[in-house]
This record gives sequence, C-alpha cells and structure tokens, in this order.
Amino acid sequence: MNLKELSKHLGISQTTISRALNGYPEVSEATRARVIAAANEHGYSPNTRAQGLATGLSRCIGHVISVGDSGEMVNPIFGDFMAGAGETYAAHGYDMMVTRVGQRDEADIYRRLKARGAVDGLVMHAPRFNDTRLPLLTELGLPFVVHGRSSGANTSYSYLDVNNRSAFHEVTRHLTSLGHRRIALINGQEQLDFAIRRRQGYEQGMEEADLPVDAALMTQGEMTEDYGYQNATVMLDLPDPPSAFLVSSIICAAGVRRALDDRNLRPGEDVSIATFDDCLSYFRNSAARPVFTAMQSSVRAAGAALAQMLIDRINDPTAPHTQTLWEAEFVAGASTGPNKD
Amino acid sequence: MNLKELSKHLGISQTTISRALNGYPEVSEATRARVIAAANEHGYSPNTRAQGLATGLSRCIGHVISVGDSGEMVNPIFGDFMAGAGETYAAHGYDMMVTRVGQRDEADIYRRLKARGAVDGLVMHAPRFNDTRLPLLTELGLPFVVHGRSSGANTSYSYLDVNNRSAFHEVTRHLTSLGHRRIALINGQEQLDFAIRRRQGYEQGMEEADLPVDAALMTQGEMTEDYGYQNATVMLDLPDPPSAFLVSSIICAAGVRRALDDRNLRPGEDVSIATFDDCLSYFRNSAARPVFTAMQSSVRAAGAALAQMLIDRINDPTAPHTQTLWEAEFVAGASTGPNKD
DNA sequence: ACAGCTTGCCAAAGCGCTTTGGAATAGCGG
DNA sequence: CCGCTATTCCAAAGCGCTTTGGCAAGCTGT
Repeated sequence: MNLKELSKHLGISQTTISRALNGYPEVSEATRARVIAAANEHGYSPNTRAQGLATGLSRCIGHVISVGDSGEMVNPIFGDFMAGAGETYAAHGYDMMVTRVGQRDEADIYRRLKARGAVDGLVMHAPRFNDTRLPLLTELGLPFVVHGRSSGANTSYSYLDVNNRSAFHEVTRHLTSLGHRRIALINGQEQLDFAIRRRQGYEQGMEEADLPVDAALMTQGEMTEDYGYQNATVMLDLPDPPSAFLVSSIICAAGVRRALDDRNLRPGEDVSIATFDDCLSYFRNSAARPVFTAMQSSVRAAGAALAQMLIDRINDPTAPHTQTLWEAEFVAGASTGPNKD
Repeated sequence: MNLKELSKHLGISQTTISRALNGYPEVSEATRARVIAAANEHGYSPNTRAQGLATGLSRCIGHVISVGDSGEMVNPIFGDFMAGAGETYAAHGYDMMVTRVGQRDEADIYRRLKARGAVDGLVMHAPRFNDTRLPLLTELGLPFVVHGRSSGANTSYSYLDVNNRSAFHEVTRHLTSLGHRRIALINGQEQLDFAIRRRQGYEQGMEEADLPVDAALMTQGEMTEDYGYQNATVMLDLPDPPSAFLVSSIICAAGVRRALDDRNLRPGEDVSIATFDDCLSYFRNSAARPVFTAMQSSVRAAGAALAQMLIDRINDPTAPHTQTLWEAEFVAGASTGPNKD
C-alpha cells in the first residue's frame, strides 16, 4: 500500500494525506482522523527512501565502529551504549545504523556516508589522541557528537565525556590513603584518549603521595578479561609485587581477580583491586556491598544523553557546541582494604 | 556532487555514468575509466535514498532487538554476533540497521519495517518457544533468517543454530562420568528456545546416568554475572549442595566461580564448573589449558554465516530454506575434575 | 556498396514521497 | 446578495537515481 493507492482508495489527494499524516494544520480534523484511520487499517507507512528523497533527510543516525587491533564492537561497553542511544532514537523516530570499518578505511567510510546521504548525523566512538576524524568530520559538515574527547584537537566539537582524570585521581588517592605504595595500573589502550587521561589521574595521585611511578606496574591494552589476568599474573610474580591494582574496566578487573584467586590471595584483604565501572548490565556491581571498589558512570546513560545531544544538533546545526563532563561516582566495595605490608 | 552535476561536468549522459559505475557492459572501458576517475576525484557516491527509490531496494539489513525483562542488546553476545555479521554485510555493500523494541511493540515494528521498505531482510534474534514472529515474518514476505530455532513452529524457515541439546547432553555426560551426581543447571531464560533445548540435553544426560533431576538445582534467568553468582551461592548453601555446575554462558560461569571463591572452594577440585562458551572476544577461554571446561561455538562466526545466508535469501527468495546445525566442540579445561564426595 | 550487426551512448519515464502555488468552497460583514 | 478572507483541498514539480527503448556510428560479409 503506497500513497497513491491510499489516495485513490480514500478519494483524497496525495497532498492532503501527506499533510494529514505529518500534522500540518491546513487539513480539517475530520479529514485527518479519516486518513489516520485508513492508514492504520491498511498498514500504510510512508516509504522511507521516498520520504528521504523528498525531504533530503534520512532520519537515520550512524555509528561507525573501528575494528582492527581494537575490536570495539565486541566490547560489551558498546552494547550498553547502543541500548541507551537506541532508546532515545526510537523516541524521536530515528533509525540507527551501525558500520564496521577497519581503521585504514575510516576516512573513506565517513566521506561516503556523507556523500551517500545515508545518515543525518553520527556518533564518534573511542576518540584517540589528536584524532584525525575530528577535522575530517568538521570539514564534511555532517552533524556529529563525540563519546569522549580528543586531546590536542584544536577544533570545537560537541562531546560528552566522563572526567577520567579526576576519577582515577580520586581512586588512586583512596588506595594511597589505605597505605598502598605499590599500585599497578591496568589501563586501556593508550592510543585512546580516555586511557591517557586515566593514566594522568593515576600519576597525579601517586605523585601527591610521593610515590614513584613504576613502568613495570603499568600496562595498556584491550580490556579483555584475559588481558587483566595475564598482566596481573606477571605483576604478582614480580619480586616486589603490587599490593593494589587500579583497573580500567570491570571486565579486566574480573581477570585480575582471577589472577589473585590462582594464588589464593583474597581481594580486599591480601591485595586490593579498584576499577572503573561502566555499569554494564551484565556485570552489575551494585549489591549492598559492591564486589569492587569502583568509580562508576553509566555508559548506557551516556549513550542516551549523547543521542539526545546529536538530535538537538541535527535540529539546529548552528547552535554552539555542547560540552558535557560527567564526574564518576566513588563506590566503596569489598575489593579494597588497608595495605598489610 | 550528484549525478546531474557529474554528468554536466563530464559531458556524458546520466545514463552512461550510472551504467559505468554499476558495471554494465554497454559502456566502453575508456569511458568507464574516465567516469570512475571523475567520481573518485569529486567524491561522488550515489545518493542511497535515490538509488533505493529507483531500484526498490534498500541495501540494508535489519536487526530487531527485543528488550524488556531480557536486555538482549546489552548482552555481550550481541556485540560479537554483530561483529561477525557486519563483516559479511560490509563485504557485500549492505548497511546494518539496529532497532530496539519492547516486546509488546514487536509485531508493529516488523510490520512498519516492511511497510516503510526500510530493510531488504532481517535477522531474527533470540527465538522463543513457538515464536509468533515466525508466522508474522513469513506472512510479511520479508526475507529473514533466524539465529536459533523455535520449537513448535510449523512454518519452514531458514536458520542457523547450535545443537544445544547434544552439547548439553555431552557435557552432562562428561560430568557424570567424573562421578558427579548432584549437578546444578544454571540456565538461560527458558522462554527462549535454546534454553529449553539445553535443559533437555541436561535432563537426558542425567537420566542416562540414572540420576534424579532436582528442581532445586535448576534455575533459569538472564545470564548475567550476578545471576550466576546469586544462584550458585544459594545452591552451595543447600544441605546437599551440588558438586558440579553446568552453566549456559561464560559470563554466568564467572559468577559461579566467584561464588566458589567466596567459600574457598577451588573450581575443578572442590566443585566443578562446565559452561557453554560463545567464544566472546572479551572472554577468551582458549589458553593451553582453558579456564573453563566448555562446549564451544563461536557466535561471531554464527553472525557471519547467518548474514551470508540472509544475503543469499534476498538474492533468491524462492530458494529452499537453509537449515544449518552446528555442533559445539567440547573443550577440556581446568574447571572440572572428579567428584570427591 | 549495402543490408545487418554490434557497440556506445542518450532522452525520458518512473520510483513514492513532500511541497509549492493555486483553486474552490465556505463563512462573514455590509 | 455581493465581495472578501479563511479554510480546505489539489495538480504538478521535483528530490537523485535506474532503466527502458531507441538512435547513430562503426563493423562485417557479400
């Protein structure tokens, strides 16, 4: 059933039907009701492509996920983010398109997305240090928002980020105040901006406690469970092992925990673990006494908020950029305790 | 830059440009080369919507994710599936659309997706017992493939599934052969078809070993880490606790493991854990000696294969349905051992 | 040299919608 | 009862592409 057929069926012009359905005022309420009823009855929904062609809009938001050494799409964080964003899109009648791309073809994909008119705007994920996508997207003139920030970028853009530096500063302080002196940092890939900031917060906290930053106690990598396990294992076998771990993701932290278990070390008693917690649906850390001491910030909420930011931007592309910084919340859990050395 | 402009610029008709770009034979190779060069130079890509309108195709695949009590999109399995599917789509020039929907509005969303012509086909996730979406999609005439199966459905459809029943049968046999008699089943939601089949496999294995099926040792629910932890905790506190756990997801299994740790029970020695393993990128279980004894099957590979099945179906909707059943592979890990009772 | 092909190109129609610019009807005061 | 403004509707153009049907050269074989 298309517009022409519906028009013939009702004996009303296509124009009027279109207007009735799109809420224009120049159609009587009686006619509008009749049109809507008929549309429902016949299951008529305007053809997306025709509508898009006529309006010049796609009503679709793009998410470009770079894979390669980092497999962002397979990161559980992505699912929670999309769940949040999807909710907002659905509420505003937007579709959500996900594109997978190798890092080499990134620029090409963005250009084509624009040239093809496939999306009205997009969300940029996992910004890197001095990310080249920022000037590219600005040049393309496609509305976009960034989940995170990119240090070194000199263009202005809209973003929502967690204050990673202050979060890691705060949690490092928590550990030093418990008497820990050897604190390991199990970080995300430091080509990614958030990981750089987290490291800075950690280093700041160590410095403030007059503690040295030991390269042997710092790693960066993709935040899988096994990555946490492997690195914690190596560090625990050092002649001078850490008494506390600061971890960038709860999934990693599970791996660190496993490394402790292997050695019969009890988290929070023998060795402490603190982590960043994105409040992943499948890894809740919110019991009366949370398993992990953590800095929490919901990535799902971030998804919802960023989607809204983007829609606002699409509706008014000339509005000043929005820059939002969320503070992560400290949550005391069972995985940290005083240093016993 | 659109077709008309490019045509004017080159002094060649729109027809010829379109044909040159789409690989039609009735254009000389010299002209084709000239057109392609100009298209690249000016960053011309045909407008998706116009192309779609003209061809009647969207070159887009839909994934409808039902949320509600079960939050499938936030399930890390989803990310791995999409990564696999996305690879195939990209290779064939398809876009990937993800739609989030509450279970109540499901039928409506599918109908609208069809009516709007938004997608050329779709992947159905998480089929339930006697799933009503099956007759709906068949009636709509939208090409689709199913990740899993739906018992009780009497229409024919294309699917790819893991043989969940045989997998759980086999792993149950493994546990009984190790002398376990009290084996707990930490299952997924049994409204979902795969969970039903897994239970059947488990029950079959128990029966074959002349072991009773104890309702107190069976749970179903969304397979979060905490769900595994909570239920294992309860069961371990029973007067007659299980000596082995059979778990439906490696994330759950991590929770079960945590419950053991809490009680200073060593997995594989004091209590055994076996699990289904979807080979999630962020939860590798593939060391020289895997952490968990498991039935493995890559959900990412399933995504890639299903995407291909769907594209084949779109290209020839009248072809007979494809029904593929993968056998999960048994992997001996460190988490199972003889019953010591 | 000419009919009969093939080759290489093009003009125009059409995909299903929105929107512009009118036109017809109704309502109103004078 | 007439002219004027609202109200309600419509025909047709246009969005950017693909595709149909056809035309003009350039070959071939006789």
